[in-house]
Amino acid sequence: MAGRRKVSNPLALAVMGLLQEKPMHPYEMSATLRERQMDGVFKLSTGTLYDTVESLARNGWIEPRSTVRDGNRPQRTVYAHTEHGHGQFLDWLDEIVRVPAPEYPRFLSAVTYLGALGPERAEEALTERGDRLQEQITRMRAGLEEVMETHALPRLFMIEMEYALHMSAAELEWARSAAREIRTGTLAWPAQAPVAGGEDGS
Amino acid sequence: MAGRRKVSNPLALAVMGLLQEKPMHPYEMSATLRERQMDGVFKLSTGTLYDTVESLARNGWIEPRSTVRDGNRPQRTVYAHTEHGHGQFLDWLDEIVRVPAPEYPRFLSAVTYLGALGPERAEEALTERGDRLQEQITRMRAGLEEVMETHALPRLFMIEMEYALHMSAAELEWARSAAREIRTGTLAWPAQAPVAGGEDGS
DNA sequence: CGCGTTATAGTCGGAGCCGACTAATCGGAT
DNA sequence: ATCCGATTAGTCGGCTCCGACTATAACGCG
Repeated sequence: MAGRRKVSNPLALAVMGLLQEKPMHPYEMSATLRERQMDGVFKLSTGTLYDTVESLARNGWIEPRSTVRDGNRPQRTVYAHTEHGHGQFLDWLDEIVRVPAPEYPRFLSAVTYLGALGPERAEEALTERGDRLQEQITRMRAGLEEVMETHALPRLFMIEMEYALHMSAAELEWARSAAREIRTGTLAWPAQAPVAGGEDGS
Repeated sequence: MAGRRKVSNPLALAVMGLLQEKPMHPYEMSATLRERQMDGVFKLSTGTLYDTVESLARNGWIEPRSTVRDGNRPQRTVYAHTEHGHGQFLDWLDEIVRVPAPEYPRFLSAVTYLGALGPERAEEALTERGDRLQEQITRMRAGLEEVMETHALPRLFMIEMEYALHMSAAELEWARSAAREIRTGTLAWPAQAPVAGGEDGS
C-alpha cells in the first residue's frame, strides 16, 4: 500500500476527467464544470481550481501545452494530461470505487447529539429536513429527465444522478422514520441525559 | 439569515457536546472521543483539536476555567462552555438537522467518471466495493449489539449508528445493483465515449 | 535503582482551501 | 463616441487542517 496519495482533492479528478476530452485552460474547465452542473458533484472555487491545476502539473499528471494570447486578453495557459496522468487518473478512480473511505457527513455528527435538542425540537427538525429532502429530490428528478430527453444521452452519462437520488431517498426515508418514532414514542428520550454521554456512575 | 457561521468545523460540535457533560482539557476530550469510538463520526487529529478549541474560545463559545498543574506535568487548561456557547451549540445542531447541506462524497465524484473505467473494470470495482461494504456493515452491527448489551444503553445513545447502518445499506444496495446492471447489459456502455464527454476519434 | 516503554500533553510549520479582489475586453444602450 | 455592466481570466492573503515532532512523567522489570 502506498504512502498517502500525492494528489488528493477530488477537484483534481474533475480536472483530469475534463482533460481526457481535450486540452483546456483553467477558466474553460471552470466554465465547463458549471455548464454541465458538475459543481454539485465537485466543490468548485476558482482559487482552489488554480491551486489544484498547479499541483497536478507539479506532480506530472498534466503539463502546459501552450500559452495562447487571444487578442489582448491576459494569456491563458492550456494544459493537457500526460500519459502518466492518465494512468493515475484511472488508478485513483478505481481505488475510490473499490475501497469505501470514511467520510464525515455533517448530518451524522448532528444526529450523534440529537438528544440535546429534546424530543419536540428534534422531531420538528427531522420533519423539516424530510420536507426539504423531498423537494430536493423532486428537483433533481425533474432536472435529470429534462437533460435525458433534450440531449438523448445514454444512462451512463447521468449515472451519478441516479446514485445521488438513491442516497437522498434513503436519507429521506430515515429522517421520516426517525421523526415518526419520536412522535409515537418508539424512540424514547431518557430523562437523565439530554446530551449523549452515558456516563456510568461506578 | 446570518453571514456564514464563525465556527464551522464539525469537530467543534464534538467539543461542545463533551463540554455539556463537564469541563475538560483538550487532551481529555481527545481521549474520551477515542474511547467512545466517536472518532468514526468526527474526524479527529490532535493539531486540529487544539486549533478548534482555540477558535471556540476566541468566539466566546467556551472559556478557560482553570489552569491545573498535576504534579509536575505540563499545565493543562480546562475549558467549560459558556451560556452563549450552549445556545450556539443547540442552534447549530438544529440547523444542521433541518437544512440538508451539499456534501461532496468521494464516491459520487468517482461514479461521475465511472465510464472511464470501461465495463469490466467498473463491474469488478463495484463488486469489490459491495463486498467491503458488506463486511463493514457486519462489523458495525456486531459492535452496536455488543455495546447495547454490555452497557444496556437506551437506543437514543447509539442512534447515529442506526443512521450510519441505514446509509451504508443503501450504498451497498446501489453498488450491487449497478454491478448487476453492467453484467446483464441493462446499463450499456456507449462505445464512443470511454470518458464522459463524447470524445470523437476523428 | 537505572532504563526502556507507554501514556500524557501539546507545539509548529507547511500545505491546502477559499473568497474577495483586480483588470482587461466586449456588447449593447444612450 | 462613450459609459455601463457582464464576461473572461486569474492573483493574493489569510485562515484552516494536519501530521510529525517534542518533552515530561509514570510504570514495569531485571
